Amino acid sequence: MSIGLSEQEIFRREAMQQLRNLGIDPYPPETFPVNANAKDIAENFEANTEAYQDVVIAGRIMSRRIMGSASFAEIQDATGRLQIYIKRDDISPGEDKTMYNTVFKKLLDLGDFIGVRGYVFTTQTGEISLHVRELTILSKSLKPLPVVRREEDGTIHDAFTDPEMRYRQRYVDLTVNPEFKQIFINRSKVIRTMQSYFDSNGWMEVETPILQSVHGGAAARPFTTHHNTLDMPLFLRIANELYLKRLIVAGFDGVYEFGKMFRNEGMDRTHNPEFTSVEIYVAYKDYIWMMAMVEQCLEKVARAIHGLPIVKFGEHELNFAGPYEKLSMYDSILKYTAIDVSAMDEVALREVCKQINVPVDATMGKGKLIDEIFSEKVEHHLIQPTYITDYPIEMTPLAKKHRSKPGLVERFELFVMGKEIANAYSELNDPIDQRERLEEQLLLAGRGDEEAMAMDDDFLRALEYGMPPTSGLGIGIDRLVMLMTGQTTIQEVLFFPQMRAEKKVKVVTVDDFVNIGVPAVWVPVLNKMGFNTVEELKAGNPNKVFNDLGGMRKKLKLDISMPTKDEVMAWFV
RNA sequence: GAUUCCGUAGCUCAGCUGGUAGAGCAUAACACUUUUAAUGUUGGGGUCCUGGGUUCGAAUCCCAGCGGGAUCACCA
Repeated sequence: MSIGLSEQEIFRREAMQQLRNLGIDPYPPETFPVNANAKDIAENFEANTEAYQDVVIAGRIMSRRIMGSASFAEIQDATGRLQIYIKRDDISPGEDKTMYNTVFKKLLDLGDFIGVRGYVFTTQTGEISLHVRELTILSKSLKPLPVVRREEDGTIHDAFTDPEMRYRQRYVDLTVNPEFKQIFINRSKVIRTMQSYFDSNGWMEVETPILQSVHGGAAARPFTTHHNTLDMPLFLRIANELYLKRLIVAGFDGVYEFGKMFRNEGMDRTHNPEFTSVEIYVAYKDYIWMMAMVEQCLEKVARAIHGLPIVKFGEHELNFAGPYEKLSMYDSILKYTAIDVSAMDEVALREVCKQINVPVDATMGKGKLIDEIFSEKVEHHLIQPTYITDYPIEMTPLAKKHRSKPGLVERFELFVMGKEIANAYSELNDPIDQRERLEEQLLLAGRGDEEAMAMDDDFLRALEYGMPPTSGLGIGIDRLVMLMTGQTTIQEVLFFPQMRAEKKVKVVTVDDFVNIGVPAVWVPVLNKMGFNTVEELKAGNPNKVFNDLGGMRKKLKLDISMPTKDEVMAWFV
């Protein structure tokens, strides 16, 4: 018997072996011809009882109520649960009642996958159920699932809620907490809705490199790696912006990419080291045009999930139907602090920060100071979708200078629930201006700013060939999905959020012990005594081990022959 | 990174001022032909996260570590 298994796991392995002994494959290879699902039966049976007289469905056993020669069980498939009714003489029609008495009652467990064929009926208590005629084992489950019980009124008993276990073992989470599957179904819907909207406008979905030799397009610290054959460092992309712009140079009028970005920074409930974004670039457009596009797009997304442009989030009702409120960055600060910063220089801004208790440090320039005031005093007020426009040029090296306001760029960010979810520019396509702005970033990098953008000579070369006027947009998909599904942590919208590495349990094999002369039957006993590795055993006192083995043999009523003292002493040589 | 809380059976959790480790569900055995958290009776199941320390004695007190949550900071 294996080491370290709980009693329940041992029982399940024994049951699996007994199935094999009965000639039943616990993991059969054949296609199982399912012709219905739980949701379909629950919704349509009553209107059309005739159609459900020969139903085949499959799923996990999630509960069992055995009463002598008849039983009820619930099976759960991808769509929900269905009660099944199993009568001994139906699944074991002849003299041999093994199928019911042994296979169903003894050898099946909660969590096993089975397939059943039969007819649908309504029980005396009014529950739509499947009367089983044939039962097929599809996959034996060797580890017990947590049992979560739900009552009609929604009360949940023994809920499986430990976030660590839920995220590390998402397969268990979604099995026993199937309501969380809806978040991921909606996530998929968000992405598909956006894709089909973009496609319907003739914009093309593309893929660009994830491994990049220059990490550009955003301000963030990258993950670094190394290519052996080329013997060169590579970075996991922090953004794909510069590649998509190259494709606009290449002559595509509209390109977009959904994909993972990687940033080697902190993790919390709104940040995961890898996250999904969409970026889209459309030629001959500007950021004003882009605002209308975003409004249309997000309204479609909200409707796809909720049927309405209204999304409930906590106590708020967010309205994604445009047009959204528009405020310039300076006006937003004026609105929420009554201070006009538009004409202030760095010294004056510093004084303002001091007055209104916004913490600053000496390295901050004008752009950064304004950004601090905005984050501190404005952001959290922006609950309904709101565009903040026209940012100071210092912090935005890839956006075009404002057509009429010196010192600003043509940029907007969309805020909802106090969080930024989209960022867009009239893209900078003047190659000389672009080179100067990236050179300023190099100066910042020289001063120790780890997030300053790197120079990308190939990108500049592309711009020199000429890029049409273009508007670009980036949306953080994870945060958008959080908004659309009412979640407050990014982990809830990621199937497999990043976690610290699980503590490695030292793997011991029986062979290690057998190799030093311990009979295999005694290995579990040694484990029980606390010797989980050969090293631990050798560090023990041989005489005590010998005595204790005898004691364990008696205590556990083991019917195995005792090794001689000399044999035991030999283990320690 | 800081603060704080948590880690006990397969799951959810109790365990007081330190004194032989508990409950419900799950699980095993028996009974039971329409149950609904099925029921009744009887069992088994524990590295009390890890390592030190204090103590005659530690799940409990102290220290360190590991893992997780929350809040804050950082980070578009």
